[in-house]
Amino acid sequence: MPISLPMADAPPPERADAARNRETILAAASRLVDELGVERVSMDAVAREAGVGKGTLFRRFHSREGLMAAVLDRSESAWQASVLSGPPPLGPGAPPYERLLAMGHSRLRLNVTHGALIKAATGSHGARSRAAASFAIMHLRHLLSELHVEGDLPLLAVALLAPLDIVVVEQQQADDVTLDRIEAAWDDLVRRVVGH
Amino acid sequence: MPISLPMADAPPPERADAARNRETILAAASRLVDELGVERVSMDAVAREAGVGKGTLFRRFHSREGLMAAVLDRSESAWQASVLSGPPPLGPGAPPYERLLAMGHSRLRLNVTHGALIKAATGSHGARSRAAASFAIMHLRHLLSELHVEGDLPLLAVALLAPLDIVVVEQQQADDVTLDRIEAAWDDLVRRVVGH
DNA sequence: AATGAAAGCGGACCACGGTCCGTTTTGTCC
DNA sequence: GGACAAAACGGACCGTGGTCCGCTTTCATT
Repeated sequence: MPISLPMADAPPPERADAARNRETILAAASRLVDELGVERVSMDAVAREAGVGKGTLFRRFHSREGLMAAVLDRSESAWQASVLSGPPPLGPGAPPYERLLAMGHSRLRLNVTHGALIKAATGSHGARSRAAASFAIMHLRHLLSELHVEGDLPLLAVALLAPLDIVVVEQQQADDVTLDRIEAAWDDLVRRVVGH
Repeated sequence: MPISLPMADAPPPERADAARNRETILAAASRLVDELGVERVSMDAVAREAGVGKGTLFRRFHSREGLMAAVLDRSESAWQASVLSGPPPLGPGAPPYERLLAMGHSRLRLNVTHGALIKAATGSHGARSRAAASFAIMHLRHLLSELHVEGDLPLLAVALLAPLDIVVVEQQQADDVTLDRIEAAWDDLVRRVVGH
C-alpha cells in the first residue's frame, strides 16, 4: 500500500532514470557553459556530452531557455543564501537602508557577471525562472516595509529593480556609462524614493 | 565632376535598385506583420512576398531583429511626432509635470500594444533600434531639467523608463496586475523622484 | 553607346532549436 | 518473477535564421 497522506493532488514523483538523467544533463550543461561560454553551447552538444537523446533534454527542460534557467539557478541560490544568512550589510544584521543599498549593488554586479546566462535564460517569451526574479522583489519589498515606505510596495520594488536589469545596464555600458556611475545614480534614486 | 561639399566622410549613397528593394521589402514586411502577427512572419515569407532573395533581406537589415526594428520605426516616429508637436498634455503647451505623466502613460500603453513587435525588434543581443529608445530618454531628461530636478538626469531618465518596459510589464500582467495599477504606481514613483 | 569595376542580388546551403513517434525502461500488481 | 501499462528515451526529421559566392545590375567615364 502506497503511503499517501491526505494531501491534495501532489505533482507525480519522478522516475529513477529521469532523475538520473536530469542530474547528468545539468552537470554536462554547466560544464560546457563555463568551458565554452553560454552562446557557444548548443542543445545537440549538451545531449552528446550528457550521452542522452535530444528529446530527453526538451522533455525535462522544455526549451534551451529552460535549461539555461536551471543552470543559472545554482548561482542564484548562492546569492539568495548570502542575502538571507550571509554577513552584513548584504545579509541580516545591518540597518535596512544599508541592506537595501548593498542589495542593489550586489544585484547590479551579479547581473553583469552572469549577463550572458541571464539573457539566455530570459527568453523573449519572458518566462524567466519565476523564483529567481521574484526573490529579489520579495526581499526588496520587505526592506521597504521595514523602512516604513508607503505605497504599492510590490510595484515599487519592481520599479527599483528594473534599472538594474542586464539589458538596461548593457545599453548604458554601450554609451560608455561606467558601473560606478550607474551605482551612484541608483543610490540617488533609492534615496528619493525612500525619502532619505 | 561630382558635386561634393567639403563635408567629411559622408556614408556612401544608396544605389537605385537598392533603394527600390528596401521600400518593397519594408512594405511587404509591414503587410505580413499586421496580417499574420509578428510571430508568424518568417524571413523566407517576407522575401517571397517582396519578390527578392533572402540574401537581400539580410544585407539590408542585418537580421530579423533589424527588419522588425525598421518596421517598428514607423509607428515610433508617429509617437515621436505627437510628443514633439501634438496636442497637450502629451505635446507642448502643458506644464512639464503633466507632460511627464502623460508621456509615461502614453509610453506604457504603446509598449503594450506594440509589445510583440518591440520584443521582436529587441534581440537578446540588445541592439534595439537605437534612436527609438533614446528619443524617449532624451525627452524625459529634458522635462526633468525643466522641473529643476538635480542629479544625473540621463540615468534618472533611464531609471524612470525602465519599469515601463514591455518585458517588465508583461511579467506583472502575468501576476494579474492591471495596467491602471502600474500606471498609478508609476505616477507615485515620479512624484517621489521629482519631489511633488 | 561601349566599357569596366563596384555594389547589389538570389537562392543553395548550414546549424540550431524544437517536435514526433516507435522502442526501451521502470515500477506495480498478481 | 512475470506481465502489463505508464513513463521516459533517442534520434530522424522539420522550419527557421543566417551565410556564402557566382551572377547581374548600376553608373561613372569615355
